[in-house]
Amino acid sequence: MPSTKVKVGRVFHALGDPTRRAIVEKLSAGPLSVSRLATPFDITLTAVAQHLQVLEESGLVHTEKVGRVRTCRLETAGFSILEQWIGDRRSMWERRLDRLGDLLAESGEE
Amino acid sequence: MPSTKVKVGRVFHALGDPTRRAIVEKLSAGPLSVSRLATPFDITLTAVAQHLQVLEESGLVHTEKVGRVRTCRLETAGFSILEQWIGDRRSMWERRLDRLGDLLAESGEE
DNA sequence: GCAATACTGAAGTGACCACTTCACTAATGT
DNA sequence: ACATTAGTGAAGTGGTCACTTCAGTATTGC
Repeated sequence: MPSTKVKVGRVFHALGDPTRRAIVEKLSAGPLSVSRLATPFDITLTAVAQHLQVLEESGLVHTEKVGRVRTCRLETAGFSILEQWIGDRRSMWERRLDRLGDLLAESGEE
Repeated sequence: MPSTKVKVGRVFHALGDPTRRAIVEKLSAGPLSVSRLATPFDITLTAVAQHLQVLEESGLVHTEKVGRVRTCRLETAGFSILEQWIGDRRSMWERRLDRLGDLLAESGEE
């Protein structure tokens, strides 16, 4: 499945920005509207909206507009992709260390 | 400890680039010299060296120069910071859902 | 010693990114 | 109906980023 591979880059890129991480942090306490989300930051509402778009495209945040207010909540998809990627690297890394350990044990038992 | 917080951004930023992820992927199979690492990519050795510097500063890669050849291997530090950050968000998220579940159960039990 | 190898440093370039301003639409409160 | 609130769209700007070229320095093989 190439769909996961395409997205990892987006997730990493999204979380590379401190403001976007702060947004995620705030949202992990519960859903919020765009303007409520924007108040603590000293940047424009527009800027926050742009960040939210990036977060949404990377599957970290889901937003839904009802009436004139858009409510934002965290989404698991982006995080899953992230954890999967890290898990894959980790298992590859550990498998390698295992083989290395085998080799060392082998060379020592003669 | 603010030191971890300062670094998370660097790690995310480092892994936001596809070439750097490919480098990490190659290194997860075992240590490599800079030039051996560079051959599969159609970018300059210089560019690869720059990527390696970013990866090293983010604690994902450790390099050591012996003679004229610099050997690169993966480092756990960057990955740990990453996993810790995700774990923190996850636990905060799950704690919230638990509280939400409690509230729903409470309102339903009258 | 000399040539090839394996990088390193500095400076430049074009693309992308975060952020802004301004103008606009749509829903809501009174 | 009218003002306020909540967000959207487009266009511009400054800074950062990936990448290049070119010139230079150690190290190694012959």
